[in-house]
Amino acid sequence: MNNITDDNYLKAIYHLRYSEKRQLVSPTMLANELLIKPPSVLEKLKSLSTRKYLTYDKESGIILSKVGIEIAINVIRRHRIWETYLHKHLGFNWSEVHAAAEDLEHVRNEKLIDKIYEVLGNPEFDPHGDPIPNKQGVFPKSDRKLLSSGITGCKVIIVGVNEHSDSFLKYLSEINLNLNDKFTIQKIIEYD
Amino acid sequence: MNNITDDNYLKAIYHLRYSEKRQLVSPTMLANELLIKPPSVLEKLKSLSTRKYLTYDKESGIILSKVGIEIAINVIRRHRIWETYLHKHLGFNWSEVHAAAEDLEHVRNEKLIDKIYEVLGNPEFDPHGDPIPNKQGVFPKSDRKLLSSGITGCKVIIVGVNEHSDSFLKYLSEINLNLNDKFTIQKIIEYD
DNA sequence: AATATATATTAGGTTACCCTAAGATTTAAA
DNA sequence: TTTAAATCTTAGGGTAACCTAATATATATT
Repeated sequence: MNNITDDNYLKAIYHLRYSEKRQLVSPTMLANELLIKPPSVLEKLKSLSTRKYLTYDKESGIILSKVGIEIAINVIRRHRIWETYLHKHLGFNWSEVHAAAEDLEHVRNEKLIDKIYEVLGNPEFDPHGDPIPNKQGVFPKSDRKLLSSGITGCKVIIVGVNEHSDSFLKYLSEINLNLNDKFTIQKIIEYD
Repeated sequence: MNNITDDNYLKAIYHLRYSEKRQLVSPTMLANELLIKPPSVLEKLKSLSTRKYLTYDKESGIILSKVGIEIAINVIRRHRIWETYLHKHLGFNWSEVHAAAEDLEHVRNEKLIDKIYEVLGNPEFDPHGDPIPNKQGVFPKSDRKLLSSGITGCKVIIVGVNEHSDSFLKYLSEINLNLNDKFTIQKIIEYD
């Protein structure tokens, strides 16, 4: 619960770098992600780099250290475990879990997260189909492909979403598309 | 999760005033409770009184407003519901629940607290025997008496503890005394 | 009552985290 | 290549939440 700000910076950097597979993470990108202004980011980067969580220079951008990555993965892990728990054990639907998990991810009590992870049976994916790293920080393998890259006529199973916005999740509910649905691609229509 | 500090001040004031039944709550008492220094308290009191959560003057001490009490009770409610949930559903023992609940009490997601309260069957007491206010902020009645005020030979049921320190809870475990134990008072021995 | 002790309060300082304004440096477009 | 647009960076400010030091005011004790 201490260092919520650290958590959020490291998590955001991790997401930009790895999940969104950007080659380089810049202060402005991070500022946009965190909904704050670039000078605030610059300032915080100094503190984070002093504490060896990352390095930054204009050439290579922001790069998490080993420790920085560990912390980020841990935050993501707690987030996804909570999302799964809220969904499976407390009746939250997949568009509600995220907001609650944004707070719960900062609760560092290890016994708590270990316990709900255990109760869930060490799940590998959260309700959005995102992978949950194990306690050692290792992500499960999966061969997710983008639906939009699929070929008409392919048989597919929906395992997750890349776009997590409320409106998109609601759209999926409206057209009655759920996780683990199996079907055949008939026609690809643009969203938005 | 915002206003964690507000939460902690209001909760501490509530505890000093109502649970510990002090007539008057002073800045120094509050400082001791929160493990900070009096000037910090004075400063914060200004902010809290500007926002109508309390009033303060040397005569009458710190007095929570209606809104202040509401917020405090809500924090306490969340704390005790979480303690109960951790104990009943996640295998925490009564000396472990407090620390985890200190963080969880600040998660304001209403659906979450409503849900776990419901799953627990709207419990009236937490694992320490402390009363859990209902959603309207009303505490259940109970006629707890201090064991030390009991008469030798009385038949009693242990329903709760007033002293929550780790060492005391451990002492109780050592002498094998648990919640809801029924027995007859034989002899009163001082603790500490 | 006089002194000692404790509490209340003011003044001024620190750190974390955010901001705007304004240069400096890139990058992109005309 | 010159201008325009974007990004990076520094400078300076604000607020919240803590602190120490010092003064004022009670409260006790001798």
